[in-house]
Amino acid sequence: MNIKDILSKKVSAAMVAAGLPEGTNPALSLSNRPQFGDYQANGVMGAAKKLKTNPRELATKVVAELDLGGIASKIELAGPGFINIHLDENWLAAQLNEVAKDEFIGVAQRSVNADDKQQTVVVDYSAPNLAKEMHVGHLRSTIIGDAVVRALEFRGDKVIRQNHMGDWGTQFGMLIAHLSDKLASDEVAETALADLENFYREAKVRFDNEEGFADRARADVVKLQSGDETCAKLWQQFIDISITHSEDIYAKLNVSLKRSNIMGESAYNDDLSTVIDELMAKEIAEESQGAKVVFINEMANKDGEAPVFIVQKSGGGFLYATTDLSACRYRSGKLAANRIIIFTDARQALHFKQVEIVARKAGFLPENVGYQHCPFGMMMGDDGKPFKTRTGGTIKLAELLDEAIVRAAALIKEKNPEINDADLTEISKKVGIGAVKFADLSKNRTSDYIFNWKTMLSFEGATAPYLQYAYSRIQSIFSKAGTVNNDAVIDIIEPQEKALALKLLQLEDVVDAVISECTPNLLCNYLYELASLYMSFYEACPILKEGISDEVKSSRLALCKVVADTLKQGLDILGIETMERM
RNA sequence: GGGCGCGUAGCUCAGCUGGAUAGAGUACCUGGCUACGAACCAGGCGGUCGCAGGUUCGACUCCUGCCGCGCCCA
Repeated sequence: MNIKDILSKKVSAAMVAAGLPEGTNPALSLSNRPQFGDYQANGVMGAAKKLKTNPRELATKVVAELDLGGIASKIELAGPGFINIHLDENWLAAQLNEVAKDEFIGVAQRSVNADDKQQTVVVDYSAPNLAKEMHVGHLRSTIIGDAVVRALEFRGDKVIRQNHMGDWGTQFGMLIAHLSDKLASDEVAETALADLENFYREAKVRFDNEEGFADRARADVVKLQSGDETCAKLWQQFIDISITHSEDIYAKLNVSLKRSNIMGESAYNDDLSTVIDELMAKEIAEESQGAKVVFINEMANKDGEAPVFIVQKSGGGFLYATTDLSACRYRSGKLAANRIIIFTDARQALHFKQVEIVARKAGFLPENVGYQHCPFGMMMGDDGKPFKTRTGGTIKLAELLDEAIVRAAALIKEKNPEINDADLTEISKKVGIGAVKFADLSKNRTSDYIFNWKTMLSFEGATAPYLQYAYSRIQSIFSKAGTVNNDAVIDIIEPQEKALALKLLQLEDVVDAVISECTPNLLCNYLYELASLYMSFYEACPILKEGISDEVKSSRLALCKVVADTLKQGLDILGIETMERM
């Protein structure tokens, strides 16, 4: 169900009938003012410009050919050539009654057999560095990626999650050397690694100050990479425990990543030399000062100098570049991806651009496989500088989430002093975590953004609790109403009902936008607008009060049901939970 | 030095492929609970869209040049 699609096709047909070339963009959009109808088609003006004809006359012809019988109640020509479409309320109601019966609330499902083909989409997100604990900087990749993943799945695509964790590199030498000593003095790995941040700091201090430790650490890296069993075992212990830390965060955040989605950097080890061999054999890479490099001519500057992309260091070591190239091949080959999406911060934009160019040239990424790096900005403090604690440390994600839950609990207790502990625990978790996620997901900027405890943990205005509250209010009505008539027919009488219906029928359009541009903030905006329209409806259109006829009552209850389903489903895509009472 | 991104209300941010009078939230002010849950609703205040040109019937949106900030590669 996509109103915009339906109208676009109709207007396109009318444009062709009026003599415009096939494929002219009808430029359909939502009207921004009630007097301009519900949707407007602005394409005639652009087309008239190209043909050097009078836009108004052309629009008159298009309107004459435009057949919206049964769909629109009024079509108006305005200004230089705007075509304003007022939708028929009966048509809207009929569509909504269909949607009400659909388990996907009107969102068409892609599948292998459908015209709208299912795609296999590999999504690379979260990817924390296992050497340390997850901090606030990992929030964006994790939750934005997860929201896009769920949106893709809701639309019917096949998604393969890939958690490209940082589980390899020189720092692990220092960590396993330190771990080895801890275990030798009878400490249990779980205890030693209970606080990863501490552990890392201790190891770093030894590395910088302790005689001989740095050499040991470097030696351990070499041993680890050459397959030494003792080192490998220590490394595995470290990795396993660190992963458990991440899993705790994922569970708390309601993020769908599982251990089976982990495909860390180390997983590509065995393939790296092959990647280099192939690049050399295809004469894409060449030797330069002992290293293997690719000169990227596609990105040459005005003087014809191509940037250098190093794929193997002069000492023989591999880099992120090598791993990412290997990942391209694995994902398009073994995983059979039609599309690859990677969520990392914006600082890596150039890197991934170069990876794509090289991977395409090497055939690791066939032309028909999409490769989309989705960047986002860093988290900054109030001073506009990278976000740190007072002592200059990073803020642990776990601590932020706990703080959110504590604040939510205080608020809930204040609003509802009688609440029992079990409910309080559950609700404060959903509200607190939801607030943090929504605050972040609702922002679209690829540039940096200001982190602020107050706004992030706010429970008023355009926040997750507002949406959760709308949902709970509806549930409250249902429980008061008693039995709900499932065959009830929705009628549109009041303007608030029409506004709600129109909004509800835009879900597929919004989900598609989220999927194609990887921008969950569009869904956040949509859900906020939906909830807001519901709140207005709630004030203006009584349901259970005296004097409301059975027909109106059951119609409004049915409307409430679609709103509730849409809110729940939409929030679920964002990984935000709803509740009956709050 | 080269490249990428950003500058919109006091603050935090929307603004879809160029469209009609630039929108929300927050803060501030005014109303609304003998209750379908006030974590709410209705209304008000608040903008030279960084600056200057250009293209266009029409520019926050596209182009050019500055200014400021951030990042990446040297």
